[in-house]
Amino acid sequence: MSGEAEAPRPAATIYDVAARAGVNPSTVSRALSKPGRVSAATEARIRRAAEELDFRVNPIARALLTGRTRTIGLVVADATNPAVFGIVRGAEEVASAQDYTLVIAESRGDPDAEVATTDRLLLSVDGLILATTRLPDERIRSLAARKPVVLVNRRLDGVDAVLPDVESGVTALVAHLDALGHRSVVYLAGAHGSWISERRWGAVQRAAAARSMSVAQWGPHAPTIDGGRALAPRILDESHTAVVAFNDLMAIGAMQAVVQRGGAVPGDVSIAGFDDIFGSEFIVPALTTVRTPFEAAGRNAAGALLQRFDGVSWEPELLGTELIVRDSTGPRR
Amino acid sequence: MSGEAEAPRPAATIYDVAARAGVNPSTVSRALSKPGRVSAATEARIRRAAEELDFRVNPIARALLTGRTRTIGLVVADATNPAVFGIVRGAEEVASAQDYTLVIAESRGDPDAEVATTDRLLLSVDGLILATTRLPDERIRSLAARKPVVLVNRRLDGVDAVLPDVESGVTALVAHLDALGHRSVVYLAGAHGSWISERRWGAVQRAAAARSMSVAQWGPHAPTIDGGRALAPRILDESHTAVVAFNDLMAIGAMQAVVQRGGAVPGDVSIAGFDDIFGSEFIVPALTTVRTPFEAAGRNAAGALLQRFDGVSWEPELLGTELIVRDSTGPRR
DNA sequence: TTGTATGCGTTATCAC
DNA sequence: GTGATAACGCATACAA
Repeated sequence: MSGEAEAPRPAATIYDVAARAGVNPSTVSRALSKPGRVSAATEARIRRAAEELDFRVNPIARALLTGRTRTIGLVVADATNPAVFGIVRGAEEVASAQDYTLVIAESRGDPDAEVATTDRLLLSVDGLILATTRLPDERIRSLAARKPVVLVNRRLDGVDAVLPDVESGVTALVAHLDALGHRSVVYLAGAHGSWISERRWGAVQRAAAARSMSVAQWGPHAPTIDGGRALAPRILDESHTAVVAFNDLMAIGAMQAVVQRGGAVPGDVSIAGFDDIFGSEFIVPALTTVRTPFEAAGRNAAGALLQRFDGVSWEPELLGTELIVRDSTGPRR
Repeated sequence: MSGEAEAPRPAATIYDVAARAGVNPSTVSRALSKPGRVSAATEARIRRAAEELDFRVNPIARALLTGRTRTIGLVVADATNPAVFGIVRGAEEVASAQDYTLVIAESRGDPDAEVATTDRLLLSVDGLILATTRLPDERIRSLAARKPVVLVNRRLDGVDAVLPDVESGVTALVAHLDALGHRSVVYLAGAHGSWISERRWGAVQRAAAARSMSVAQWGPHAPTIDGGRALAPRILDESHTAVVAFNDLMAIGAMQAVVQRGGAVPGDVSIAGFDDIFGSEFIVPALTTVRTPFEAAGRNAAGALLQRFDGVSWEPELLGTELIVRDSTGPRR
């Protein structure tokens, strides 16, 4: 329904409030932002005037002067990836509890877009959370030199980071596969340049080596359902029995396509993923996966930023990952 | 990794650029924002100086003067609801294409939090998208009187809105149920005060009446998986054969709990939902649902706002909904 | 305790 | 085509 062209009357300023309360604008500012620095009587008058005029302080004017926007920028690769929603939610929770606003921007996994986005954001936020970023190191450093930056799923010396302890979950996953009789594992890599995909691959390699299992990495691929689907023919052709995908989306895609081509999961091939996204539990067969505590990651990242703002140093802690065994992995055929 | 306390050197301003290029600050402003209003030679000098100083205009200072932030606020009830993914994505797509930044805030379905959120946002954005809001009418009107507002899934005279055409999808769903032999339908209502839940219920009623089927509404309930689970006992006890849930989350929860208690879906009871969220297709049995084009809704809403900003009037169009028949509905037992 | 003056970085409105 | 200047709304150092 298209409304009529409204005449948005100008918002009240501290000048309006001051005039109505019969005081100086600076007194209004003090009364409203530093309680106690003004006599009780005038404060009451000012509050009443402000109420009557429906006054709210203009965050833009305040920010220009103070240099603080009470805003946190969160840059994610792909907003449709269910995995990032945990991060968003955790960060939002912590931010809004401290009266910070969270600005979410999507880079679509395109590094150029990511540069543009961070550029645009940098001057309007107090700090930045870069989740699963594919920005070059120098670029991250240059951002971090200007404003507090916290990385999620990426490590870079001198920059705060919230990292999952991939090792624990992967070790359990590979042991699980080994126990089922699998002697080799194929790892389906995620996007090119993804730090976290590298880490997962490294952990798979180490865990497999410790058990004398052979491993191979395929990729990189789009970390999506379609990215996973595309791999099914090769999995079947080469008769692999155990596949670990970079994330659940890829695992789901691979599973679907394998079944569509007449393969059985886990009968012919066991498939596992990472993240434990929404749906992993409902799909048939239910997906075996390494759960990453995204919501906690989001909370930690936002918390780290808030501490930085207050000049408090922040001690990173690794987020434990956990193997969730479900039905997509089974004995080697 | 906690970095050292950086000394974030102050960002360059137009004064710095002006000094370096040997011109007046106002000329810098013109050269950078209004191309062509300055001689080619000086513009080149200025651009070079800006480049060398790594200058970016301060959006806050600009906004203070112009009153335009190039920012759109999007308020959603629950960021963990997969249905909102689409809205977020669609809105982000349109906004960033026009160089607008999207600020996403979550109200957690709590009207008080929503009031606080919209309050906080109002002065720092150019316009607001309220998705599935539960704000009181007067409140929405008061927001709309100050800044352009677009509603998604809610109708209010005089305020722009993007609405799904519930009717078409629901009519098809009820016809489908009728054809399967069901003579009565239970509607599982969503949250209290949800405008869209009311609409869906109304459409179910009308479609059922047209086919002389009997209907009942239960609720309101939390529009979540748990909200759906809680209803399974009653569904089984009262031997209902057809259930339509307010959304897929509730439908999935109801389905799970029915099966856990020994019921069969669709053997004993057919269950359908709304939204076609991620996962509906993978769950077993795959969920029959009325798909709502959320991404288009997000795009439309953002588009409407952008048109309003330019003073262009906007013509709403209903978004068609579509019945997706899958395996959770079947012949009446 | 309160008022005065100034500046944050930009753009718009004048002159020139 | 370019420079000077005011103004956006607020917070703060300083004066009273």
